Amino acid sequence: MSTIRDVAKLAKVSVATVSRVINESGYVNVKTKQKVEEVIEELDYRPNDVARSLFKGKSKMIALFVPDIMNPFFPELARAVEDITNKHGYTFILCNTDNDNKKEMAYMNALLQKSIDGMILVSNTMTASQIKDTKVPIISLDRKTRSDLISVTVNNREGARQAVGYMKELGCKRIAHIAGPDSASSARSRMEGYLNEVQEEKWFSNSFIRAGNYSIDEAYKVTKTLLKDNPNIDGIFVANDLMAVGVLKAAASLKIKVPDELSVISFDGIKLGETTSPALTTMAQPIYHIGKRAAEILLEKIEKPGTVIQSEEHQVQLIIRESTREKRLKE
Amino acid sequence: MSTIRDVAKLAKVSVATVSRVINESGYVNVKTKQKVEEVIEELDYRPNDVARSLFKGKSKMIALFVPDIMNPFFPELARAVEDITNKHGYTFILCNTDNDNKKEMAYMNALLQKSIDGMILVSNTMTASQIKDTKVPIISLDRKTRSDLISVTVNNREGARQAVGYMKELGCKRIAHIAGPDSASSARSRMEGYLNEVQEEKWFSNSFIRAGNYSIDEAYKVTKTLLKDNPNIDGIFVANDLMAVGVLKAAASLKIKVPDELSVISFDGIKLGETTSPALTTMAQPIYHIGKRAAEILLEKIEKPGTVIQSEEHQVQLIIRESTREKRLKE
DNA sequence: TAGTGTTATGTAACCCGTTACATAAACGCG
DNA sequence: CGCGTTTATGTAACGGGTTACATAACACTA
Repeated sequence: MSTIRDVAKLAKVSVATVSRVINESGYVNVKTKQKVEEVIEELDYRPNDVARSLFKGKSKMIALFVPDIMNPFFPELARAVEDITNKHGYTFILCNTDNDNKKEMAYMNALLQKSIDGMILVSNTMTASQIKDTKVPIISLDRKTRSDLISVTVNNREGARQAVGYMKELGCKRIAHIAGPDSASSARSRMEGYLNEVQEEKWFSNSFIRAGNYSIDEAYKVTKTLLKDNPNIDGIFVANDLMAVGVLKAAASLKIKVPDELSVISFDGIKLGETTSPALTTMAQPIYHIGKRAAEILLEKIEKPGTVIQSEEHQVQLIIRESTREKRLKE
Repeated sequence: MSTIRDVAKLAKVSVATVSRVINESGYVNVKTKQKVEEVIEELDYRPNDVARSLFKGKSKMIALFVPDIMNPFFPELARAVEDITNKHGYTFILCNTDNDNKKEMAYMNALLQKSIDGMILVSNTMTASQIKDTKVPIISLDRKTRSDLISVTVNNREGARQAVGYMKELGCKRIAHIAGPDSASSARSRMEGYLNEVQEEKWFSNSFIRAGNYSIDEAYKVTKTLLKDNPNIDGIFVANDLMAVGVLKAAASLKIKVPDELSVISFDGIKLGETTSPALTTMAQPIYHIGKRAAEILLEKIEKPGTVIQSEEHQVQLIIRESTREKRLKE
């Protein structure tokens, strides 16, 4: 690999001049510039980014923290962030945290030592004190952490309320909820929205709520006991699509017909929900869009440190597919 | 951020001594070491990895190139590679190439400028000449590129043969094939395996083969015309699970019952195949395992440049679910 | 013509670790 | 006691860029 000094020598100029040519900064005579560019071509010279980073204290790298890229919600987010940051010349680092605060902190420290320029977190566990002395821009995505990070989220509470409201419109009389992990703000908000809609109903009972952890298997288990304990349930609002797959399986194993005997509505709008049978009715998030926005905001913070930036809350949208019963005009 | 010189000054030693303490190299007196460690603690000193990288010419970063992380085959691969490399102290970079050779080369050049230590490619398009002068270790994963890269793959031809063989055992008499993109070596091998099994059959016709591109939508389209043109087809071997979802949809839209009227078998063994209805019978790859092996081999090449390393071909395994008909002892 | 501004280029310090090499004290042994 | 070895520590070059500052030629203006 040739260096800037090799180029300078061959072009019979100083390294400063070569640097000016590369960066199109300062004054360089047209003929000199041409000569330097010829030599760069000849030597196939590429500036060493590490040396640049060292001097500038910036690396042109950003990181995305997700619990687990194997959870189908995250690839779309990751893709969005990678698309945007790549377009701006940044390198994209992916970190799987398993919701483990130790892992998160280990990644964070390692990345700071590499002069990372910014991070986007999908995290529950990060606390304010853990990031308060970090001067690197950080954005929270999908969830709100216990800190004052700028966040890009969706309107979980209202979305949940609408989902449950829709089931009520359909004529469901006993609507249960498979909740997400209490540690996730998104899960708590969705539960709130559910409670908003059902708490005042005479039929409502706390035993209609079961805790899941956003995974298929756990949802399968808790739904089975839920439905055994409460055979009269005719609707379930599931905190995410992935768990809804478990719910569908549980219903099938109990020979409960969806949607005829049981309506299922969930949240997220991942592709997977189109392929189940019945296909999932769901409150869809603009997943790619929020990932994109988080990346855009992060880059804004990195490149124009002054500008004031606000958190964003995006809208969700009901997608009616097959897991909810048809609306009956008359009962 | 404090530097090694700050530490040296406060501990009243030279930077070389501090460096020795950090790296546990060379001779350092026990008391000196203690003193230095105290100062490091006090200043919360963390060595700057960029400076290290510059001197060493290594970055402790590796990259994985995939066509698109949103394709459900790749997250598991990515997770495996990230798990292994992270455990060894490497930072994991993800690149979505969209099978675009231009994008691949752009990523590659950018990463080389960052002193990347190694790369794992899931690529069709990379040619030998494009990587021949790269001194950085590169492994090909899932596919074989047109080059002499070491690769970690599965036995696609034989797996396909077995899949088709299994359908014949089930009594299928006319087996079609939805193929993957001809540019992918995996797709070509699977087609070969299919041909091996069916070419000699009297019923075989070239019109039984339709080209897909490993995506749901395209598979849906071509399957529809396939089944309309050839109503007597009673089995389809689909080159990957994702396309099988499209096949299932096409069959459903034509009111063809799977598996009663049509058996469907595919390839990959992604989680998605468990959630469709009917669940997919498939030739499962050890996805996480091959990702893990690719990462392990890469690290071996990075850390012990001398050792000779061989390509690996792993075995696939038939997983019988619901999309293939029951075996009948007698017809 | 002195003074100011613009253009052009070079020198060397700087970013922050690592390590080759130099120096020197302490130790072991014949 | 003298010499080789082990232990301990420091100095300074190095990796490969960037940029503040110095210098100088030249144009233009008062």
